[in-house]
Amino acid sequence: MSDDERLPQPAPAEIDLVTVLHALGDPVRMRLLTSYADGAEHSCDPRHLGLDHLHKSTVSHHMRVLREAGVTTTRVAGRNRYVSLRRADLDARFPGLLDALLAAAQAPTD
Amino acid sequence: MSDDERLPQPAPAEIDLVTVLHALGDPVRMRLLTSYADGAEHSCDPRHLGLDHLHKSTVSHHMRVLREAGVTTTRVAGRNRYVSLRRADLDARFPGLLDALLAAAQAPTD
DNA sequence: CGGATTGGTGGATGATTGTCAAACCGTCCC
DNA sequence: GGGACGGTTTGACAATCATCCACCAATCCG
Repeated sequence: MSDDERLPQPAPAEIDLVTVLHALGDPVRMRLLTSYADGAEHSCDPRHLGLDHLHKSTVSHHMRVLREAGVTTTRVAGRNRYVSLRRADLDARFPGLLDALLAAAQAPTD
Repeated sequence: MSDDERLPQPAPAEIDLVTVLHALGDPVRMRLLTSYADGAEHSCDPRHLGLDHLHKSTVSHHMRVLREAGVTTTRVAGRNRYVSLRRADLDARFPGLLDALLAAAQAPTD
């Protein structure tokens, strides 16, 4: 499982706050984050993510941005990729930030 | 003081998380945020903000983005503008977020 | 093998953005 | 009135970005 190959991602200490915020300052990527909040691994298929309206290459692009910002990690197994939150790394580097973000994402839109 | 005119800004309930994160996903605006963290009012002069390298119109643009996102408020008094954090509004709408962000901004860059 | 599945790459395109420069505007004050 | 001051607006420009499309690559399975 977790000893499969992983796509390139920044080391925990290299995760940059502004880069993370820039990554999350997009509605699609914010939606991906909330999908990943369950801690589970997720496939890249737009249909599994409520993103039917987007081309698969667009979703691929957004997932790359999240991964390169250090928000997610991607495990490669066969022809599937399993994306999940780097919760431990984020919590260690920016204590309380992820929880506050996920809670804020629930705030009513009005 | 606080009954002076204020530049247009979103109502507390209209503050949008993604818009806030997008606003803060820029190094200059993140630096402004940390400057405003003291809760005090600040002038717009780049030289008072450690932004000597930027044109005053560029700083004006960044401050507008922050204000329109709901991060800051701008009080107009005579020919001066006094910018400050909307801490109460942000704390009410996104509990813990601002504190986590300001703490995260202190994390070593490595 | 050969087709289907899963997902990424590269190019193109239109929109947004960060920056500067110059002109502008209201206010203060001599 | 007429500068000087503090900021904003507008325009220009290059860079970045989100999106789509067509094609590609690796893997799985019958």
